[in-house]
Amino acid sequence: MKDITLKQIAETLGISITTVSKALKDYPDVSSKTKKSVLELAQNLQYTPNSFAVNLRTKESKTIGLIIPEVVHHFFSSVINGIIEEAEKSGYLVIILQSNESLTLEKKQVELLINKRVDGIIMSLSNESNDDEHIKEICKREIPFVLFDKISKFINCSKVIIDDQKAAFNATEHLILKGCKKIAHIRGPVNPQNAIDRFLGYKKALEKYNIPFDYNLVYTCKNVTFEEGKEFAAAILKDHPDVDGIFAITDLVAVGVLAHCNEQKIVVPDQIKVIGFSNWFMSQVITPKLSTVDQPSYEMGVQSFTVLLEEMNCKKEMRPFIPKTIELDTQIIGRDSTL
Amino acid sequence: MKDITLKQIAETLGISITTVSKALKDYPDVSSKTKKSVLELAQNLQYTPNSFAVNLRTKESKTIGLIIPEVVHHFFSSVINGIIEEAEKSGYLVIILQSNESLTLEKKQVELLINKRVDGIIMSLSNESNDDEHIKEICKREIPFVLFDKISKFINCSKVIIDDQKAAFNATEHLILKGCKKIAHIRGPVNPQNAIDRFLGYKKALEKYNIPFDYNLVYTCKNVTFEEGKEFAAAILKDHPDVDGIFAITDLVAVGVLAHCNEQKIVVPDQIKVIGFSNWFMSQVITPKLSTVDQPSYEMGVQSFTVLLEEMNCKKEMRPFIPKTIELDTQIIGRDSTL
DNA sequence: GATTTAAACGAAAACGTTTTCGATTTTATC
DNA sequence: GATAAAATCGAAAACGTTTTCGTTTAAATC
Repeated sequence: MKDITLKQIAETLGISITTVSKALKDYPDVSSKTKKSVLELAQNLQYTPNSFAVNLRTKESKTIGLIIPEVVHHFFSSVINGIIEEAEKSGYLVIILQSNESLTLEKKQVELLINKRVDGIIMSLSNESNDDEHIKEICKREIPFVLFDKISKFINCSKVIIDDQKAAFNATEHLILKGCKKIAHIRGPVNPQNAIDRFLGYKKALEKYNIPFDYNLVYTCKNVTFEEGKEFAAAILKDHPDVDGIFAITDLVAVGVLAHCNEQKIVVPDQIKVIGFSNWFMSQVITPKLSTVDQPSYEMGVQSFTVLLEEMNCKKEMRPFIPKTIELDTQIIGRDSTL
Repeated sequence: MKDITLKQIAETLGISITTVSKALKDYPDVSSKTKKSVLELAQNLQYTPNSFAVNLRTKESKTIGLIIPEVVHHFFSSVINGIIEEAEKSGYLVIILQSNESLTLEKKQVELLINKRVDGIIMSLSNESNDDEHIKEICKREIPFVLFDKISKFINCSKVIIDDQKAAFNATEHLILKGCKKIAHIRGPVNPQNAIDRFLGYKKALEKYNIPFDYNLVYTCKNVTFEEGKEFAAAILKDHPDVDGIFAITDLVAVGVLAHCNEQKIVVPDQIKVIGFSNWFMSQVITPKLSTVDQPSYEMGVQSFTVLLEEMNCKKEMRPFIPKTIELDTQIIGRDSTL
């Protein structure tokens, strides 16, 4: 049960390897007669080119790498979905690695992909990362590279993002328009750009509506978990009983807030209104249904690969490539938690 | 900015490529002196072997393929997590493809992976698949192969599963012990083995407790969605108002049931008790908290790769490999919905 | 029929590594 | 110092493909 090679086809047909190769790739300098016989035999023997040899010869593997903080997140698995499906359309396969929000691990994964010689890398930064050595290495080696969602402004590469500041502004404004006078914000970790931007959006909305900004109303997550949502909800309600609105960095955290309110028989949205971020599936299943900001995760994956493909094609044809930033639209989804 | 090769190291050091290669792989027939100088230079130049060439020469790529119905599922993304992390420990990378529950697509993905010459394949069958041509092809080519969760009994390969029948039996028994007298079952599609087994487990539990089995109380999902859960809940309550327990094939469906009950002001667990399957994160967040069967998804991923690795190592050393089936334990998680 | 042009094919190098096996050098033994 | 043994090295083939460029054959032109 050995693999069929060009050599075997050539020998049985009494022609050279070269001609067989050319026939299969439809070169113009092969007669239609030999083309036909080669094609037929290849079909019968179920010939498929040895991809290892093709890779070595062409110096590309039609494989890209994807590094994300964690697979087990509705947002990221949706992005993965988009990337995989879009990549497949162009014949690319996707290797997935996780950083587990650790800079050390992220560095290791980047190294792995570089050594694997993938044709391109798509990445969402861990909470700890900025423009570190390993990122510089990708750029130095001129490996096509796209960042999405969790990016760093200091890296000069293509990016696929949403306008987190605007989206957070809208979310906060939504609370205000629904009548909230004192709004707390459960923000994400200090380093990631999107946590910063969402915080800024929150602040700006308050400003616009002349609501005084109070730093004591800002609570900072470490791990952005359900449990943190519950804890911070408890803290907020204890420290500031008159808070009537909460904007949480993420639906998961917001769901934690709702869970705490449920337990404490605090009625949402009557006593306090809650809005999350991302529009996870969960948010429309929970009671009360959670208002949120819809983030086009699948589309983000599709766009990320599309831009990466552009860059890969440019590199291949030695054309220059100018990094581009794609900004996708978000949308406020008003549900029961802010009614 | 060209890549460093063995040749360049050999030339600058005035020795042969052979010796450089051997030095880097710590062969015994290289003097420690030359070993040191080679190692040093390689370090300085940041030499990394060209994986394309290594693949071609060694006929392996240290890459495995994974085909699952859909990435965007808590269960599957957890399995992915386990596989990726376990694989990485042994230096393997993972290419992920989706079948979207389509047999046609699944066939295409298998073909893709075979042509890519991955070292092994892990797979969870789509709802439409059995022991079809494409699966036979994997076996014929003697590609190391592991099935998990959604398997077919007719395929002779390693498998990582849970005892679905027993788990479903336990779930149904749990309802009975909590006082349910008339239990409906929302089952999965007809073809997949695990849907069949869970149905059988449900039936057996009824039998044991002398509850008459009524086929009218069995509702069959097509897509196993939240919406189907809602629809079937409505149907059950309409057709059989005296049903006091529902065992759903999956937490997602069970959550749909709960949603319908919430809307109709039907009190769970007082009027009707509900149990799901899988122990998704969501189930402990919803109100009322959902009772369910804990399925060790991460562990399933770990075990799947471990078995695959064994088979890959056997093949490499020309040792025979006997497929094994690993059965992981499940556990009933009693929560508010069956209190 | 000689010459030019076009069509069809193939030799060979290249991609970078691994490994076998023979050659050379060094060390040990008497 | 001759011989044997051990240590060290390198030539070369192999993995299977792609592509350049030269060669051969067939057709076209005068």
